[in-house]
Amino acid sequence: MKELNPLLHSQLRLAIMSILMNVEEADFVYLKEKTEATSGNISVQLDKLASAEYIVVNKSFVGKKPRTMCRITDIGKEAFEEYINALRSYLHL
Amino acid sequence: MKELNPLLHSQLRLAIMSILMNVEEADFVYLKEKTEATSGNISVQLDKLASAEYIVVNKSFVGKKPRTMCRITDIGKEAFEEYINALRSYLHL
DNA sequence: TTTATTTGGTTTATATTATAAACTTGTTTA
DNA sequence: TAAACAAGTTTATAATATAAACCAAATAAA
Repeated sequence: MKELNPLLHSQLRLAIMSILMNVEEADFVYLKEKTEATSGNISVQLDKLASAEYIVVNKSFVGKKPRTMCRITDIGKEAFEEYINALRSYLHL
Repeated sequence: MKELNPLLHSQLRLAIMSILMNVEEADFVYLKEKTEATSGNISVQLDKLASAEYIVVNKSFVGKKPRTMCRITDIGKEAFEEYINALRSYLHL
């Protein structure tokens, strides 16, 4: 049986990746609203995804407010697709 | 976003449930071969699935060898289906 | 025939992970 | 000018997955 990439096999990281698969980019606040997770949790998971280069994170300021923008990378897309394929073998979808 | 049933969102338990979805019943040894997990791991996960009544476990002897037979329940099937539906919203399958 | 080894597990310990709580820094607002 | 808020980060905790160690019975080897 195929391995399920443990970096993606996590509810919150999967949710984040799922969102980023369907949108050009998304910021911290948006991800927080969509996922209903705590800031801390999101912060940690974004770091992990960024460390694996599944996403790129861009920190800037809009006016005086900080903004953390996230975008999925090609590596991330590929990993996501592979994860789906692995899942298929479990769920026969 | 939907919750992913944490009892099913586990590589090994998902593998076990996946097998049991496609077969009338399966014993410990078969599950171990198929999943390539350690006995201890399987034992623990079977307990958890049985506690939730997602499966029933039947221990007996065949000749002199112990045999642990597992079968998915209706509750388990339903939970599995729901899990798949939740996943669909993440993966848009 | 005693000693190893194998089979089919269970129990317990460990290491990882997810998650939330607490904290920080700067900014509005009262 | 003090209190509340926004947008995060860091640290602590609780849960989880996983493997290591163990056990009992049976079979194989010496």
